[in-house]
Amino acid sequence: MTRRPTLKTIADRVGVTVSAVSLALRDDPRISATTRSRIQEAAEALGYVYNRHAAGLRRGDSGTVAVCLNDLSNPFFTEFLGHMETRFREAGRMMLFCHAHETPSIQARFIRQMAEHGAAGLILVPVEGTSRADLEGPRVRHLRDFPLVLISRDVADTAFDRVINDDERGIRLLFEHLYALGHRRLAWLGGGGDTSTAHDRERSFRREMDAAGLPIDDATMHHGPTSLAFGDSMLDELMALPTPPTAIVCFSDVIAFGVLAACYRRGLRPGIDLSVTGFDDMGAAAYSAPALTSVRVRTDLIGDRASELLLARIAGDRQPAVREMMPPELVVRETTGPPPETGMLPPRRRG
Amino acid sequence: MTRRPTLKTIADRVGVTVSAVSLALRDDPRISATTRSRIQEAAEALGYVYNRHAAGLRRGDSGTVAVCLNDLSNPFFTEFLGHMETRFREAGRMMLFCHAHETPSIQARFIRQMAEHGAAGLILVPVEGTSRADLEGPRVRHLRDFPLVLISRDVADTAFDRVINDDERGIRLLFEHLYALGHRRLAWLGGGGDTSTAHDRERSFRREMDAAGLPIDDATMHHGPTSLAFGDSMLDELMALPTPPTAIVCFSDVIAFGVLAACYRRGLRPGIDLSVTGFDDMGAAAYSAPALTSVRVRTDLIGDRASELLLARIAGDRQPAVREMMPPELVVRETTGPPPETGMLPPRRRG
DNA sequence: TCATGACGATCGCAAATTTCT
DNA sequence: CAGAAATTTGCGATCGTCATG
Repeated sequence: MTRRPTLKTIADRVGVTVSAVSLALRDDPRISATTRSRIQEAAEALGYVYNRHAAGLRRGDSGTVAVCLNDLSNPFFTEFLGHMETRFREAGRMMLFCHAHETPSIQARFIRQMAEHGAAGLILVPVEGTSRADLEGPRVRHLRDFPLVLISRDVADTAFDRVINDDERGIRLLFEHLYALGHRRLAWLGGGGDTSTAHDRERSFRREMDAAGLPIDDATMHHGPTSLAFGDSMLDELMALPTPPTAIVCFSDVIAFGVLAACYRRGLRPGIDLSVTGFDDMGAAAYSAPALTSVRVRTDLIGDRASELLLARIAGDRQPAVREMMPPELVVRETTGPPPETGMLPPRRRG
Repeated sequence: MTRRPTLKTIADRVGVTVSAVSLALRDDPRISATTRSRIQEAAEALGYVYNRHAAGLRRGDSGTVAVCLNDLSNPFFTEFLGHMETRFREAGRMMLFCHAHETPSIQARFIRQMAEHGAAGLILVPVEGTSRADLEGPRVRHLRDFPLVLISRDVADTAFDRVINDDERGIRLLFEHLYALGHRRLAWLGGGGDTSTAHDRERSFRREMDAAGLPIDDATMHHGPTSLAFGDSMLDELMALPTPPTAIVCFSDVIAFGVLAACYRRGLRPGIDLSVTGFDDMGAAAYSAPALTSVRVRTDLIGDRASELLLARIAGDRQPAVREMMPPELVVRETTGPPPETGMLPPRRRG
């Protein structure tokens, strides 16, 4: 059980001092090229592995950043993860990762632990219900002046950077598309829990309805978990209404996929008998049967920009906090079309 | 710009020594209850944050484990991530995460860096083409006696623990199901690149065909990326054959979903005009239109067991390496059914 | 003066050791 | 001399300072 070699091991072997080894391994010109290569060869031969704990202790920066997400089962969020991981890897930083499961206590613990680990910054999709106090209160004093960027979800009045999607615009694009097709009876299947995203999208939906002079029937407004099962389970209820909606606007693609599954079972043809829209435009949206009309949230832009902001903060940028909104794009596919002729809805069963 | 408080800061404030503070914060009984609480209050008041670099340097264990995956866009792999993250969080360990994008150089760099960061162990889905030398060669000497568990994919002859799915059994379950339904012309859409999973599943498929006395037509055997696009693009080609297959066996759910999308476009009814099977049984399989027949890979069991093994190794377990296979389960849904009557294939178009 | 590299202090914490009641 | 408390040492790397040819 030989211990891991250290700078001293190498130094003894080569016959120089520890600091010479330290410099040599970092290619410092103060060490001559010949001794440098002798040292580097010895390090290689000994199987030396750099110890960042020690270096970090001395230097202050451990070379990690922390990322905390909430819903790994939703591919939409793992898209963020992918983009950011790439950016941080390119910047030579490792990622401390946490899956908070929408649980405040997990998030709180992680915020403390990543600080203990010396993470240089944090990217956070705040768990639902996260308030300003959770990020700036006395229990998280270490976050003061700490590089922290919120993505995807906003937290009101906070003094941290935020990079989010322009949900209002997204909903407007969808509404205008459906309205132009002739839809007047629209249902809303909300999700996203108690987050800014949930509130912004629903509020925007209501506002668009109002602005268009369309009445909002509570029986067509629902909120539930952001899951396939929720979308799947709500279709029957909506179609059982005296005057069922001709279009269903879903909080997210995941919910919309659930609605499509239910449509299939009922023999309803999405885009013909009923229009369905998603939100996020995750990769799978182009391959549902039929392909889903959705709003593309630019996870790439958001992830890149958030990483960039964070790295700048880590590098010492002290600008006032920004709140940036990335513009989403409407992607029209096959699940939207003109409403069926009134009263002519043909609920064929498949077979 | 006041610096972060340290044990010394607290010690000075309370008027005790640094070691007293160290012990008190760890609730050591050697410090009297009263001073202990005085110290803890002072720590709280000062906003003290534990420094694991320093502690880790002294103790040897940094409290992290590393996880390296390859395909975040495939929800199947993020299922692993979720299970393991939970287990490690419960064990009080943070996760250093890497997305290797099937790129050996990224994986190699991560294997080094996580060691530099003092990760206590590593869970790895090896990138395609990873060989024994990549894990045990001279360039990765630090992996000798290092807690490392491979999941999902095997690496031949390696001396590390592995927890993988029993792919042979999975394919057999699918084949037997299709055979019993009456299918005799089966196509294979392979994926998974150059991994043990890819090889095992295809080999098993061929073996089942052979064992049943069914000829294997090269025109029905394909290999491509594990993507929706691949499945989507292959259907036309397969159906254009003189005698098209009556069933398509896909390497994974993702590919199968692509096939379903193409079926929809062609007006082919999965489960009636053509049978389609997936593999993995990710969450979305139950909600495709129609719902996908698949083989459930127990990501929960694999993830849990791998975490458990790793934690045991970290705790000092020196048992010989194990290779454990978790049994998958057939999940019959709607995309499989008896083959259509010969020659009676009705390629209706939707509309 | 310059190039090279030796020396010792230091980071924050924890464990071993010593000193004090 | 037992037990509590204070002191010292050292983890592994980095950095400023100093010495040598």
